[in-house]
Amino acid sequence: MTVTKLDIDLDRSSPVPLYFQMAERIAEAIQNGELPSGTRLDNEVQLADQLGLSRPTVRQAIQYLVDKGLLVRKRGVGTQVVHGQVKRAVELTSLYDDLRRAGQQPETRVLSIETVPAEEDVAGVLGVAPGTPVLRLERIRYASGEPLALLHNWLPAGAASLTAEALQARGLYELLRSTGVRMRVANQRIGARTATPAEARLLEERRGCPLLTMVRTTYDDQGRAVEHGSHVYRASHYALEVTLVER
Amino acid sequence: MTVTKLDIDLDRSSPVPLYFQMAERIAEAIQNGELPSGTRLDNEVQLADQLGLSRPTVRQAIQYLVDKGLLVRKRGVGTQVVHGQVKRAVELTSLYDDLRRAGQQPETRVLSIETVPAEEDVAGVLGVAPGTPVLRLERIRYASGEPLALLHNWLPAGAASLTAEALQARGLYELLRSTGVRMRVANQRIGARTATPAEARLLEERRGCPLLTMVRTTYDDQGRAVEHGSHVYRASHYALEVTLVER
DNA sequence: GTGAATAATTTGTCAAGACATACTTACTTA
DNA sequence: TAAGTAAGTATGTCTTGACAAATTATTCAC
Repeated sequence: MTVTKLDIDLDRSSPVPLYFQMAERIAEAIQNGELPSGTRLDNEVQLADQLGLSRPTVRQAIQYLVDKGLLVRKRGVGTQVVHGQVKRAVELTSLYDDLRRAGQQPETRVLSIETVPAEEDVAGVLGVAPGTPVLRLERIRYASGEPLALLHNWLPAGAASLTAEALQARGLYELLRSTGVRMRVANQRIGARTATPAEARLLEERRGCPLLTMVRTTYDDQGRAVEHGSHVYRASHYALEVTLVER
Repeated sequence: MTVTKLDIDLDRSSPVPLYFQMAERIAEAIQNGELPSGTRLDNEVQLADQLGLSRPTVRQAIQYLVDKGLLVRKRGVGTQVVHGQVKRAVELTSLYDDLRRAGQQPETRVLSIETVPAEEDVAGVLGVAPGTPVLRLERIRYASGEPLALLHNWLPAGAASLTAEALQARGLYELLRSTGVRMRVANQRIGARTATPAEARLLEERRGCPLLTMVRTTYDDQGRAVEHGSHVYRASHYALEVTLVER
């Protein structure tokens, strides 16, 4: 069990909180191998002394990383870099975000974008009366020139000014966020089924091929539904990867 | 936007930390409707005064609940119960845990439990040399008298003394936890495919039916792999539901 | 009446200090 | 030599206090 000295520079004139600067520097060191898995950090009191910070501030930085699964702490022992890799944290992201992060170039073909009267089930989840006008999107997402997913989304009408051009250039969540929508909670349901003939054709798969399905309703920080999506992915080309971290 | 007074009793002789008692009481009030969605809490300074706590202690309680997605805070405004329901938090749980929580009575049929030499891929994820003896489990999980999932798991040999009897009575994670294993991080991959003839027969489905798949490797707080699982679920009977909360 | 500036409110950040608890190591005793 | 106890180590909890930043409400000027 080695203790490694780590060079951490704090910019006190920066608007970035000190605890966050420290946390980021440690995360960076873990990421680039300066702090290998299993390494023990100096104790909190020492770190506070070395960095000229108060101990609670140091604790806040460390707790932030503990919450992310990068560090583990044990009373009487110390703080250690977690063995093993956190690959992919649980986050509220769209497929576009995910693909881009994975280094792929997502492309979008908007099949339709129209205002329609909300059917009973969609109205229920969006919290509007049946028949209320809602915006309905139908898109195909491509990666590496191949269709990857068929995406249906419903949004309250007027909630955001979306155009086919914008949806082709950016992901839906990105667009919503840029209009000030603060997405906060999403209930999602992941399943599987076979493709209908229409779906198979759009996704360039054989009829009855397995699809990974995701139905998700996203709420803003006031609890209002901002989006309901029903997406199907080619199981042959896509899987959901995520890392669960126990606090 | 209403502010509701909440009666919180703190037991200072209890070994349970004060911040945690406060957090639990608030969570209880949210759960039982005393604190409806959208309600605003008294400000931190007031709460600290009312409860005879320091403000950082109150903040710690609130932050704990913010992290769980129950509360939302805004500088200059206050702290509010999140609108909308957190249905199912992201957690490191097993299917057995999930089913039980959902009020179902899971049953398990152990098809095999044996020590085998680790194949290349399993050895890789468990962090042992190929050929090293590992414990291999093959089970069917039933709910409501119907097969729901076919579960394969591999564990380092000797990591836990598992018997078919124990596995029939309790979930794997529960058993691991009871032997002191501290599961911390799990990397999981969710996909879909069609069932092989053998799988279809065991799950009482037709050949080629869609399966929801999950491959998961779980690590303890020292980063050691404690379990690798490859599970397939009848898509007709099961879907994964989870709530994502943005911090 | 409207817009800009100022004040009030509340969370966010940070500091200094003290005691409690869990874990590890060293020492003592049988 | 092994077991038990004490000491040392390090995180966990809690207190008091102060200033900063974002949001909302109020006031003032045009």
